[in-house]
Amino acid sequence: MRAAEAACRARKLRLTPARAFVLETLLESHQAMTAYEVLDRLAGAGLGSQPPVAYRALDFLVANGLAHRIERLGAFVACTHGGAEHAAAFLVCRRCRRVAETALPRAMRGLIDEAAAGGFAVETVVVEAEGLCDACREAGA
Amino acid sequence: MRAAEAACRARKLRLTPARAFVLETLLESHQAMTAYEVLDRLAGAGLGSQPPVAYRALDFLVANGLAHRIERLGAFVACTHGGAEHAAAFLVCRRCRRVAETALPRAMRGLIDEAAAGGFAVETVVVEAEGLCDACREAGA
DNA sequence: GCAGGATTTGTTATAAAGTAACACATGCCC
DNA sequence: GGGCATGTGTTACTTTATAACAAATCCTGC
Ligand SMILES: [Zn+2]
Ligand SMILES: [Zn+2]
Ligand SMILES: [Zn+2]
Ligand SMILES: [Zn+2]
Repeated sequence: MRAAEAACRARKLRLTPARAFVLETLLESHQAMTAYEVLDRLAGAGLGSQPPVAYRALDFLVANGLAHRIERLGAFVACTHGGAEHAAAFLVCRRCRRVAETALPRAMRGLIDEAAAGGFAVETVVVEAEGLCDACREAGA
Repeated sequence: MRAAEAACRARKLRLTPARAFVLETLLESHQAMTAYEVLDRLAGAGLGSQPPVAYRALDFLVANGLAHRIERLGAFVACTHGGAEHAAAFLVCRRCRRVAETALPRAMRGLIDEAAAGGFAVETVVVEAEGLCDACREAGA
C-alpha cells in the first residue's frame, strides 16, 4: 500500500479515496474479487453503489499496474509488486480463487520474437495457470 | 473438418448436427466468435435460438479439443489441429479479433515445475498474446 | 482569485455473456 | 421393449460490463 501510494506520487497519478479503498480491499482479500464484490465493499463504505464506480477504480488500478485482471475468472487481484513495470504470470486455484503472482518465464521471449517474425506485434501477454493450490488439494479435489 | 469427424469417430464422440454446424461455422470464420454470434448462425440455420444451445455445442467442442475459448475476448475459435491432444498459445489481434494458434513454448514447463515445487498443481495453462496482426498494423493502430 | 480545460464522479439505463433447472426426445445396451 | 445415459428445447434468471451525460472537482496560467 505504501509502495502504491509512493508509485502514484512519483507518476503524478491521483489515488483518490475510491481508488485507494479498492486497492486496500484487494490487498486484504486473499482471493480474486469480481467487480461486483468490490462494489459491495464500496457501497458498504459509502463510496458508491453503481457498477461504473467499481469498474472505473479497477480500470485505473489495472491500467497503472497496481492490480491485475484474471481473465480466467473475470476477477481482480492486487499486484504484489507495488506497481513497478513488470510482466507477470498467475497461478489460479479453481476451487478457492486464490491467486499467486509469479514472474513471467523469460522463455516467453521466444514466443514474442516468433510472433514478431510472423508479422504479429505482441503488446501484452496473458499467462494464467489454473489448477489446485496446496490447501485445496489436501482438502480433496 | 474431415479430421474432426474422424477424431470424433475414433473417440466415440457424437458430432451431432448442431455441434458439427458450430464447428464448421468457427472454421469458416476467420475471427474469434462470441457465443451469441454463433447462436445467431444457429438460429439462421434453424438449429436453435436459445443461449444454452450455443453454449452446449461450444462446451462440447472445447472439452474435446476441437475448439478453444479465448479468455481475453470471451470468444471461441476452431482448433487448427483437428482435436489431437495438444497445448496451445494464441496470438490475438485486438483490432480484428483474428486469432493464430501456435505451439505452447516448451519453456512453460519451467513455470509448471516451479508451481509444483510450491505446492500448486497446474492442470491447464492459458497463454494469450494480445497485439496487432500484420494487416491491422499496416492499416494503422 | 478565478476563468477555462481536463479529469473524476454520480446516476440512469442497457448491453453482453453465461447458467440453473426441468421436461422431453433420442440413442444404445441388453 | 425396459432402462439408463446422453442430448435437446425452453423458460427464466444471474452475472459481468458499458454507453451516455450531467455535475462536481482539480489544476494551471493569468
Ligand atoms: Zn503484478
Ligand atoms: Zn485453493
Ligand atoms: Zn488447438
Ligand atoms: Zn488484426
